[in-house]
Amino acid sequence: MSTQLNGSVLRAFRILDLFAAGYRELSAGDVAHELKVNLTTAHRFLHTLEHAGALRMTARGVFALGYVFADLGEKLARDGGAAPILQPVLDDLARTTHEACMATRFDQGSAMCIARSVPERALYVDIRVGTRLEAHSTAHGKLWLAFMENEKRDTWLETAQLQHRTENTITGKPALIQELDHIRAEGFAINNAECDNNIYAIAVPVFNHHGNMVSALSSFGSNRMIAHQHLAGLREHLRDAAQAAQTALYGAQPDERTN
Amino acid sequence: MSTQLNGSVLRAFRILDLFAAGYRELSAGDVAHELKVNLTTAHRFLHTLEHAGALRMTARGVFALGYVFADLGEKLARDGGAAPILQPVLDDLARTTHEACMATRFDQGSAMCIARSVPERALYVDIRVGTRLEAHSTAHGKLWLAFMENEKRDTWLETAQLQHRTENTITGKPALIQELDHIRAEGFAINNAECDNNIYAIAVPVFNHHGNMVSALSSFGSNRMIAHQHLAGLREHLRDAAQAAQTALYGAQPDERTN
DNA sequence: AATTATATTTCAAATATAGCAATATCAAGC
DNA sequence: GCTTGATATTGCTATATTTGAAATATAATT
Repeated sequence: MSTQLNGSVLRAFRILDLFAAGYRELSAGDVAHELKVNLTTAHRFLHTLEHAGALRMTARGVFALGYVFADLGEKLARDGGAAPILQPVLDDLARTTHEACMATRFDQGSAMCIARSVPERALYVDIRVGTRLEAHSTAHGKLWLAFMENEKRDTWLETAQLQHRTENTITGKPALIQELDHIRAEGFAINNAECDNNIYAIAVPVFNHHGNMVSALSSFGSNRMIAHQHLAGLREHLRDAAQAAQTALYGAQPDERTN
Repeated sequence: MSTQLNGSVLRAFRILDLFAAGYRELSAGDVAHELKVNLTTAHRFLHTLEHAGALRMTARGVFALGYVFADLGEKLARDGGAAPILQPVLDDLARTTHEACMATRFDQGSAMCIARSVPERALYVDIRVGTRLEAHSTAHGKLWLAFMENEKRDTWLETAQLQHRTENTITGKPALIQELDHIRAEGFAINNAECDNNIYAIAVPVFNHHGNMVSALSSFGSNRMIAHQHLAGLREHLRDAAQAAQTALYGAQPDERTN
């Protein structure tokens, strides 16, 4: 069996997830209703979270997100692993391509934006750090699935809900598997309005020196992107950026002979 | 007895607090040592937090902050961040001191007003939310510089232009550094007509429970403020307000009883 | 390849938690 | 100001969950 998880902690985070999902304030009644838990339990969790500093009480029995999350969020932004290292690479990419771009990592079954850069012009698709990109309907998501170990991918596929987003969304598992094989063979993924009718994207993987995928970079934008000429150019710029990212993260190819 | 609190949830947040306190990565061993809990328990909590999305595993048994906090932090900022929480504190302060006051955060190299309150009387210095206060010539600015990590301050100093504003403006870097040391030692900053010939201010820091400065509060106004008697009184009121702000933002000081 | 150091899992005992039912507290309406 | 209804909070105990020592697996180092 795997590591036994603590139910109480999981329950607490399901409450916090309600805030992430849109609630600004919650009462015990709301929590009990949303999470189908006993009212007393909901009450006690809210108070526990307040005691821990995660929530603050705005009125008798009414709770809102606590200010710790501003601290932790900032902490994450400051030393959030690869993000600060990838930032200059993205800035370069945005400057040369004049398209918005971002980097993701795979987290909890979907790709998550860890850094991004936007072009000079005013009109661009605004994606923020922390945004999640669905696995089956986005360039990043498909790319991660394509380069994932087979076993992990199979586990994901078993429980996956391939929700319909647009008429281009791949909603069949065999079709998705075929697409993933294709992506792996080509080395890049395209989102052809599969998640949103006006958004297109092309994404490439970043590998470490052992060949494991550690991040993904993409350019994304509206219709005009998909002109074949432009797309081919983007792909080349992305490849260069991925190479630059690898170097920035891990240094030059290991020809090291130090000790 | 009061509401029964869930120990597991509290314990989980003590782990997250370690990150807020400065750790960038933690293993089960670290947690067991820092929090004086059983190694197995530490292990299970870390994995539970990972499952909840609060942490991510960067290597076998090594955990870092997860990207949920980007979500939650942004959510908090979008709902107004600290400003609505600080507002009542400022309103109180304005009422008791009969002076205008404001709160700032540090953003892009200068202090930015995020909330303010004005006294009853009609004559006051009108500063609006969003106004930027130069770092070297204002009480808020100097306070932020004084409590900044040395490295960050040095970076700022390298490129800083200490523009002359009034005959009191500190325009020399050595002099500014000396002033900042003094401010840090005293715990408050004074603007003695350094930015505008008729404006004086006194500012104090607001800290989180880990001693990081998260905001600043000030009283400001025209000449009459600087009468020594008055200034000393203001300082005390500001100290009280800063304490109230900390409590409003983060709750009462955690008085954990470990076993 | 052997050794050391961690990470992870197992299992029975102990404890902390869930939820019912009772009570306190607040907010409207009379 | 008093009553009423709704919601927040607490007491109590069976029982599901968690705990932690020891065993085992896995990775890192010599």
